[in-house]
Amino acid sequence: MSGAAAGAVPELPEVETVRRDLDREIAGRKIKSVAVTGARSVRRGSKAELVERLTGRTMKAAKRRGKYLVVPLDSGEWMVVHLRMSGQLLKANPKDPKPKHTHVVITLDKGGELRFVDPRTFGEIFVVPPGKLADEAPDLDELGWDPLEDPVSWVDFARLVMSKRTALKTVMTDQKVVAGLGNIYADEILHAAGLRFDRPSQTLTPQELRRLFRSVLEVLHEAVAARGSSLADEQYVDLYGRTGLYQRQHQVYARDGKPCYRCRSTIAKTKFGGRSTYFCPSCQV
DNA sequence: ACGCCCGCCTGTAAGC
DNA sequence: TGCTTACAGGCGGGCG
Repeated sequence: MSGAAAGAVPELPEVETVRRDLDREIAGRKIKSVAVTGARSVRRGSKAELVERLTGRTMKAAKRRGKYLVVPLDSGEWMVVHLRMSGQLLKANPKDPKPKHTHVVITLDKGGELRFVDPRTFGEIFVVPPGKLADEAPDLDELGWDPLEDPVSWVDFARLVMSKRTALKTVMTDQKVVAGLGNIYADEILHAAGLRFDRPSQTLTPQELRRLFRSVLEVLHEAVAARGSSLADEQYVDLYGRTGLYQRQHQVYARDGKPCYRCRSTIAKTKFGGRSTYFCPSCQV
């Protein structure tokens, strides 16, 4: 049964929500100073180097690629943030008490600061020249289709899915195929499409591929509109510390033992690839 | 080259 | 009650 506090991890809708907040707050703002206190949040290059390359720079409009936040700087370089499992990017007043696990603080020149808070320290911040992405950030460089940013036809998407020889959920969470999906939205999208997590990708019919494509866009657009999902632990919050609302619309995630809204069968929970997977055994085939 | 699994982390909660 | 164990999961690295 469900009930245990599940970890709500930032996926595309959550990162997009933070991006929109961030864009409003920092576009055109100048970085006055940077303090790096956490041991692991800055891993690509030295902490001193990060501080030097950020200090005095003006930030441009915030972008997003998959689950990566990208803030172009007036130096031409990019500041990149990945929240991974438990990272939070928060806008705060320097006077406010700093939460535990605050690893990086970026002070802005006309008041306010950005805080990178991350209990489990999987997240990271780095600066990269866009020309050196392939060498210094291949993970970011090799991202696949971003469903909100890249106009792609369902036929192109179908070709991509059919090129992989593995289970559908593995394909959907492969960042080189679809950028931005994680455990929660993969399960929600597969339920919306009426497809099981373990369907071999190459067995999908054109009709199923088209339905899957539509489900990706539909679920993600609705989740962004609801400002993402926050679960019991409220690990995910936006730039202002507010929770999202999309968890109220979850059809399968953390709903094991409860009736499927579509067919009233009992939602099942299983382990797949070492991760929890929720699905309806009746209406997903 | 591709598919698959482990380890990294901390907070929370279930189990003994 | 207090300790131990399991679980949460993105992604790089290593293996077959």
